[in-house]
Amino acid sequence: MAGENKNKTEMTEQISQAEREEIINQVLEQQPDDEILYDLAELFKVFGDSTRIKILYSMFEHELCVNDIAGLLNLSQSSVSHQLRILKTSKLVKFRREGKSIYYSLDDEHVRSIISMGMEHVEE
Amino acid sequence: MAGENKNKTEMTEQISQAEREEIINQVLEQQPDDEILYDLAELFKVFGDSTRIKILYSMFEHELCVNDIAGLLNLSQSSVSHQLRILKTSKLVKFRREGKSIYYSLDDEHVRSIISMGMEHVEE
DNA sequence: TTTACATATGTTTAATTGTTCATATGTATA
DNA sequence: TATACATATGAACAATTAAACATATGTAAA
Repeated sequence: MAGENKNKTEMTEQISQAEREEIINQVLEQQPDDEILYDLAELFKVFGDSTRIKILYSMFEHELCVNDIAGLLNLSQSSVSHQLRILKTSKLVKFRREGKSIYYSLDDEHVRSIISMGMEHVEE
Repeated sequence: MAGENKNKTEMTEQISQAEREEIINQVLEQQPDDEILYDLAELFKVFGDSTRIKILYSMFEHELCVNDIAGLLNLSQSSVSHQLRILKTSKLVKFRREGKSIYYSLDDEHVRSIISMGMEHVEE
């Protein structure tokens, strides 16, 4: 029982044609629907821009308003606002109004987790 | 001691100008170097394409050769090869040769973690 | 209800990038 | 050492997209 779960990826020994086909079938079964993988790619695409990452990271601990972010990161108000719209649409940030200002913050812990995971990989 | 660590992001109460400035300074201090955030964005950019995500996911449990992937995902050999090069360059996959075939697999657990984190967010 | 401040949005442009097609490289076998 | 098979690579093209600029919307204070 214990030995059966060893990761196939690590096995460099020869494998039969039948076993290969079995693996192919397993992969096909386990593969999520294209639609889900498309959404997943779209999610990562949002993290995949240095301006947006800077904005997201600036909100890692505290909420910030648009002008704060623009000032902190030396970006135009327009650029920040455009990017925040994308982050809003992807549900990566939430916001609240306070007077004339609108304060943005990370939407949930998932966002923090994803960034942290990426950081770990980058910092190797 | 315990109360001081409460997450500022969740505080909707009014905050003084001085406190705001203190927060701005904190954010500036905590912000990683642009170079690091650039690399982080580059990493996510690699995950941010549906073809590459499909390829990565197909290798979630097992190593696969180029033709396997092309067949499984109904992609051209050229397209798969091009994308695998990008995945190789980003250290997201590793590979080994076995005769004429080259078997690719996810490089490490980080890759799996990042995909899983993204999946959790998408499946909400 | 003006005026100023804060943010959002529409449009254009330049740059990036995924795919395709053609071809090259590498490996095993007859 | 030809031939076939597996993978990689180069170049061209089409599509996507971030930034800049101008302008619109929303809010508060005079």
